[in-house]
Amino acid sequence: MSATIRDVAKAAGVSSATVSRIINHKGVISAETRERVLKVMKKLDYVPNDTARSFANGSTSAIALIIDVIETRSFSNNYFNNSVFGIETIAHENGFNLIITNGRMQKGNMTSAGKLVFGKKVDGIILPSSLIDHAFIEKLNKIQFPYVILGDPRVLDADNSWVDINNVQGGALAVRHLVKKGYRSIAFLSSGSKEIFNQDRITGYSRALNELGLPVLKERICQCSSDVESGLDVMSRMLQAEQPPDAVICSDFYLAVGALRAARRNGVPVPDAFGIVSFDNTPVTELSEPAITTVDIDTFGLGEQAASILIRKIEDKDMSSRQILIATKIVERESTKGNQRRQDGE
Amino acid sequence: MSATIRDVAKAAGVSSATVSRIINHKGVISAETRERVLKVMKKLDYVPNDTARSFANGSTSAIALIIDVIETRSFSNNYFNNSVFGIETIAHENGFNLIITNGRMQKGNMTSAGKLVFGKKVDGIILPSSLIDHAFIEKLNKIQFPYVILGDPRVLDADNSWVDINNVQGGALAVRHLVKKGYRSIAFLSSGSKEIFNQDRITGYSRALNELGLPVLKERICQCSSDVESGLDVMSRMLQAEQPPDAVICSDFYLAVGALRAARRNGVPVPDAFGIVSFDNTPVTELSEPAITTVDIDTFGLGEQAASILIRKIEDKDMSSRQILIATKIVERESTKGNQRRQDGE
DNA sequence: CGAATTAGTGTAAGCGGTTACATAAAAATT
DNA sequence: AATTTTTATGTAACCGCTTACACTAATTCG
Repeated sequence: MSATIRDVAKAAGVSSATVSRIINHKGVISAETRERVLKVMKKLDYVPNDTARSFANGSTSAIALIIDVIETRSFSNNYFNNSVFGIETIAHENGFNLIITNGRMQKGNMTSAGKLVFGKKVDGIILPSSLIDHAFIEKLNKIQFPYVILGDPRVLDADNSWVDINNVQGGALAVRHLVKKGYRSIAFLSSGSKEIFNQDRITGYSRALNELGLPVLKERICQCSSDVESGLDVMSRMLQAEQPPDAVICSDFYLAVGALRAARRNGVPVPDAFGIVSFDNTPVTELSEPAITTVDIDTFGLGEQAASILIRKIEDKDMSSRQILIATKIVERESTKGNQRRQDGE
Repeated sequence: MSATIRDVAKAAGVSSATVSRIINHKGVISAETRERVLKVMKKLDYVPNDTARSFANGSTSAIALIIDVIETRSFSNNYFNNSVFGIETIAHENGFNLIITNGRMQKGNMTSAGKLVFGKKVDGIILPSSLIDHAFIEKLNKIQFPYVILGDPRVLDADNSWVDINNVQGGALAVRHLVKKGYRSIAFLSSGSKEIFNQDRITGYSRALNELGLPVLKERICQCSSDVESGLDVMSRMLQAEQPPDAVICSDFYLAVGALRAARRNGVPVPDAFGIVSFDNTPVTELSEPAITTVDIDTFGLGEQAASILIRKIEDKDMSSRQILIATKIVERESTKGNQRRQDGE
């Protein structure tokens, strides 16, 4: 079918070793020979067979991203989106291919990740912390297989490489932004109590309040579920309390939309009397009225960092493990324009 | 390092051919031998080297999805998301790996797609119509390399396999839904004139109006750009005209949000006096007030179909090409609850 | 100027599977 | 009982590229 390295060698009157050296820029080759061989390669439309290459040198130039999707049909998450692109970008720049596989599915008795690793299809993997399986990780460690964890690695005891969003900093950032804007009594709507990212955000929230000399009140911190209804209900109740908060930080935009509606229904003007900050800078937050200030999470950067560490690890197996926390930043919109009441009142 | 097929063979006292047959369920093997070999495989933690396998039988069990991303950092598109999962699901079910690569980037002088194809890294590719390059397609055809086009293939003359959303049907569906709900004078905000999907939607829109005996008015069809401002401006102008429309179909949710704001600012109640349908059933449409009725596009199914055709083609190179148009459906929400004015007036 | 080094290229053995062909024993057929 | 067929397994070549080792010719060095 298509030309092989030996076809090229024969046509150029050299050995296949020479052609190989030219392809790989290895060894010393005279200028004339190189010229001649390159010309033949072009004429024969020669492209090295990557599989044969991988086979010969035992490395695949591919990494895998294991994704965690349970209900595939309804998945809509731009975390995924952007981290994939971050990973792909770095992989591409370094000549690596990116294989994507759903870690939840399994065919036969091995996980898809296991198949890729032990079947030597990839040189390294990026694994979401939600899919961590201790036995699997141990196997990886045993054969010194390069991997990077995406998200919080606290489920593991050993020292691993991971990349995560700095949710503590994010929580604190949201508080400081609100306080700067004149809000003083800040609630927190969390989308769940189990998730470490929610715990971290609350930690950051509490810490910042402390630092600013503001009280941390248990009744201001609410565990909701991730939907508009939940945010609406909880926020309504809070607003009707004797000492209503004058701002809220929401773990996601569903809660934020709920909180916004609650404020509207209770006749509390946003942002004049009530500030809202949402985590996760999705298009929705930009389109609501008022547009919602968000804590932006750089998932593209998350992917970039993960891929970058992984590839360095692949190229240097003895590299010590790296941990990266990616800082969040505030994207200021209308929902936190400032507490007019306070400013007027003072 | 890890065990090879010969290690297994030796330990089980058979030849590597026998082990291979057992792995691949080929040929006839006695029950005892199979038992014995399987036991040894387990004991030695043997996993066949997939690269070697690919190399030996000349097929990779991998397909590639070429994606079209120009400005990676800000990409946020759940078309992508869901079609990837659709593709991954089918690939996985059939034992294929999925490689993702950005077709816009290129390293050296070959596109990433070209590298995967001619470097024999994958057995087939899924290519978005936006990335079609005639020379490349011709090369694929020449070597009979399996591919499927995602999106409209009209840029090509030859007969190809492709999977697309039925936008003509979608446009018509939106019209019929609105008319059923009592709206009669329906505008169309398009997010661009060049895209075939926009042209198709307008075709479907016009066709349905004709069939229903309603006039197709040029001034009701507007080319906007894909943002809230544009939708707001254009819609405001229309609403202030002498004969304002009583409904609008928008090509995307930015325009829909714009149209909704225009209606609100012009004192036109939605849905009582004005109906809105948006293409693309994203979370935003659910969260606005009123929630927006959408034409739902099954991108997961799109991916499934593309992968499924591709894999069949890989397994049977002589398969004739297939074309699939995926029907859209209406997700009814509040923005089209019915034209009260008309209903009252009649 | 002879020895040591360097430049430039070839030879051939892998890498770990698959599989056509060969073979021997067992079963079926005549 | 002799012949044919089937069953179960082994032998070894091959897939296309890489690379250790070998070798010759040219260059540098003491």
